[in-house]
Amino acid sequence: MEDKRRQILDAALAIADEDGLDAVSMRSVAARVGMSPMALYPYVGSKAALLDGLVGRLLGELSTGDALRPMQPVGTGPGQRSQEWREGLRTLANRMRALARRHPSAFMLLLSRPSVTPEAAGAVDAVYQGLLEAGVPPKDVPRIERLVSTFVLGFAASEVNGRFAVDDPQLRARRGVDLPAHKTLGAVLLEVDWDAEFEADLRDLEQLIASLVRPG
Amino acid sequence: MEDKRRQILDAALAIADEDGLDAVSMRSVAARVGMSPMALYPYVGSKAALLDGLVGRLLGELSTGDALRPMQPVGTGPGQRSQEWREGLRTLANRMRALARRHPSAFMLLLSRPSVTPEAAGAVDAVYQGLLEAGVPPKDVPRIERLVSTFVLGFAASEVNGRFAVDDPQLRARRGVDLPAHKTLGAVLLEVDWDAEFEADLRDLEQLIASLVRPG
DNA sequence: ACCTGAACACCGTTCAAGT
DNA sequence: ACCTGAACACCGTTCAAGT
Repeated sequence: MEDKRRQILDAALAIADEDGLDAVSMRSVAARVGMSPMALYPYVGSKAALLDGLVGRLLGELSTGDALRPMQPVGTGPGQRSQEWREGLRTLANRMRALARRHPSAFMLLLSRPSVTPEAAGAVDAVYQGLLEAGVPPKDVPRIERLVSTFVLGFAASEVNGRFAVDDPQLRARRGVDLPAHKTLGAVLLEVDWDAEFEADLRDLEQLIASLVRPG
Repeated sequence: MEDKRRQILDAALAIADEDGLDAVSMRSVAARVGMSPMALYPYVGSKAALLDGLVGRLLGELSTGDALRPMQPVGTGPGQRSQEWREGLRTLANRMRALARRHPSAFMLLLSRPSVTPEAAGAVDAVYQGLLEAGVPPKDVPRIERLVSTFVLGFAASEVNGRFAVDDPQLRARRGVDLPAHKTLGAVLLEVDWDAEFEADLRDLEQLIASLVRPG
């Protein structure tokens, strides 16, 4: 049944959270759900398909709770453009980042495996709808969705996987490389507030989107 | 010697290009360079360290040829702000995308492994320098570097790994999900020119950067 | 229909041994 | 100093067999 499949994916996600993605094996997952390794195959197909299933499992976690895009406020007249898309964008982006923090190892799968699950298509459709209502020209809508989703996924992944690791200047000096611009920036490089940075990035991207909106 | 290490990394990259990252094993790499698997260890340390070495190998390929950032043109007076950063950004972004096309499998490592190699620091420093010369406030420079590099890496990775796969509407209809915004957009979703999209994205990001430039 | 267990062809890495 | 080969504890997956 579909219930057992979910149980298997939950076990795989738990192992990834606890011991990393490399620890997810057919054998370790099977042991956690109390089955033989081969008993997983009817439910997940293969190891690769299990990882694809994990992508669906992650995206499913994204949309729990209230809807992705808040409802249109009743007071918005035809003359003034709705600004709800801004809050919708922020909500989705912040949920994505929270998801990465909950499941750092498994989150990388969202960037490495093409996600054409119904869950993914639904999220994309909500963003399309928001951009259309915001007044972005239809021909730019899919591009802007990809631009923003690429940034949000990439930022969240980079943050939890250490790509943004602040490089210790002392350590760098010991290696003997001189980086003039790093020296110029100095202390600015050390004090990073990731929450504030993500907020600032979203503000800039909102401004970018607003600049594309055709008058009307 | 350092020469043999390079030879080992080249072999690993060749295997990744030909048969995917999963095909890169200590055994397969060793066989390609004509050594025993254990003979690799003094040069690369471990399998994980070998993959980190591959990140350095990839970034090294980025900066071959001319410099990352073109020279300052002689005619730029003190009154007018240099616009060279635009070309520098485009050059680096396009090289990154070309790198992803040359090494699709190995490219994912740039997003999953923290790269604190000298090669990476040098590239980042060049971008810092460009943004500073463009007039971006110092406090915003590292943030904008991360914003742009995250997008460029994410776009290139998504493109070569199929995350941007155009979903066939017929196939989606067969699955029985209805996506209103997808229906509204219609044909716009099918005709995608990735070169043009990347260009448009870079233009938008340049505009975003220009909007941050303080007058002077 | 659903599950098991042995087996096959692989892994990364340790260790004792060779030159 | 540099390399080898056997061995250990793992993999994903096939296959024949059980209930």
